[in-house]
Amino acid sequence: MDKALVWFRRDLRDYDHAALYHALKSARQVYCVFIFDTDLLTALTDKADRRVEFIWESVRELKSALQQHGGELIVRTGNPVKLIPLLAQQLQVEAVFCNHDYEPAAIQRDQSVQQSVAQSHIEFHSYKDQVIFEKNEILTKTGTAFSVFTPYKNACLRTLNDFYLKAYPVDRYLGSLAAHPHEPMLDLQSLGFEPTNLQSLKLPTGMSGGVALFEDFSQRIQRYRDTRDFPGIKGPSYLSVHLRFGTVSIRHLARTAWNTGGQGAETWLNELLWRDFYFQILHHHPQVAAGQAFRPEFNQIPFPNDPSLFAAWCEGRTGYPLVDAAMRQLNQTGYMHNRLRMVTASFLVKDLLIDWRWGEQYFAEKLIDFDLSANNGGWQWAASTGCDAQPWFRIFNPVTQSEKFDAEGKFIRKYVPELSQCDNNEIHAPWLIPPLRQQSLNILIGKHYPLPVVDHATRREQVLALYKQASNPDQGIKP
DNA sequence: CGCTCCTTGTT
DNA sequence: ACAAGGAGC
Repeated sequence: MDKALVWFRRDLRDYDHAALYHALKSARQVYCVFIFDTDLLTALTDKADRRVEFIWESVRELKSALQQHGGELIVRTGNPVKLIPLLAQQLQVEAVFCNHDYEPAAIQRDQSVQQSVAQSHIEFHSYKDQVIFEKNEILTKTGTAFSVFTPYKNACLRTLNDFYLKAYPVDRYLGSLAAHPHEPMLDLQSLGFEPTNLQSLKLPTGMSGGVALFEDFSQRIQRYRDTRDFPGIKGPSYLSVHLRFGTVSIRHLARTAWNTGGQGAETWLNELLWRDFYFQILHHHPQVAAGQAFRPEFNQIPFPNDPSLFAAWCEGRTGYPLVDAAMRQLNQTGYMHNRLRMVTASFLVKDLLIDWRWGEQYFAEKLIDFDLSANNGGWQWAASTGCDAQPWFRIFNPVTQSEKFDAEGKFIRKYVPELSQCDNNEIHAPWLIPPLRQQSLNILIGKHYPLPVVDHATRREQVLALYKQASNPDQGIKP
């Protein structure tokens, strides 16, 4: 064909890109577009949003990269369901190319665009790009979807080969980018947003940021298994936000892990497969995105949902230092260490007895790497309502987790500086510090730092009763 | 059908 | 030792 349009969404890079590759191979002139979706932007009430800034920076870099190759990234603001068909007509393209998006709202949006362009006899092509395996590529021997991770992972590892991890050689065909008058990049303020503290967070954006972080992580990947669980040390890859916006290629990451081998790289590849797993769960069980528990018997748990306890959790003032440090990290940076996502989620549901959906929503608002499928999967795992979730009677002890994973209080001291003078054996449960010692430390618990908002042992019994009732309602309460 | 196994634990 | 129950073969 003569002309095609590539619609970028959560795939903000110019290499190893399925849709861009197929467009370049199919058409002599390939236009590129990114739309800032005003429906999504207006839904964000806080106009200092790190995600918007991350996207904006990454779009800017992509635009510049495409320009250097003789093309252009057309950037527009509005409703893509209207703008993509309009632009496709104006440019007189024969096809629109994009990559699959698996979220229900995005699926609907893409169907609308496809139907709309079809009326002008414009083709619509979409490709797998953001996952290693999708939809029905990995099924059980009887042809059903997996719902337990380990057998799913084993099936993935049996299937995985060079074909699935091969990069799309986009660079060979970049000569087919269409020349288009260069347009200046619109600024963040014109979108109605203002800069955040993103610059100060040392979180590099765009393709170059993704490459830089991955190069750094490659030096540490062998130690990943042994370091990943400790929020006070640099164990993780910090690539989640780049996977979210496609400023890295999942095939590149998985291929590197696959070729590196060893326990560190294998553990990390497992994490990448967890990400695929939850995309796959969402595909087969879209009701989980509509507030439904994966296990329907847990849909009606009567959580007390105390708003003041929820506020204490959100603001990092529960009186449990590790929980508070984690929530403050989330609020201040938009990131939270994976171990702490489990600790804070367990604490919200099983200590504060608040519906996991409240926590899911809060994380959705705050996490810069927020992804519907993984966030929902993680919350349902922690709340024991999900597929392959932790058993409902398994309840994290926030003090034990603190002693185990932040033994020296390094992470706590960073985000809860009130407690920085405490000894290592005091910092995990400061309400136990004797009054005289509190005075000499100049930290009065209950004044300078909150007393625990709940008693773990008491709440543990309460939540066990709540779940026992839900999991076996016929038994009722013992006489 | 029976068998094995199931991310991250607590008391 | 404890705490269920089911997925997958």
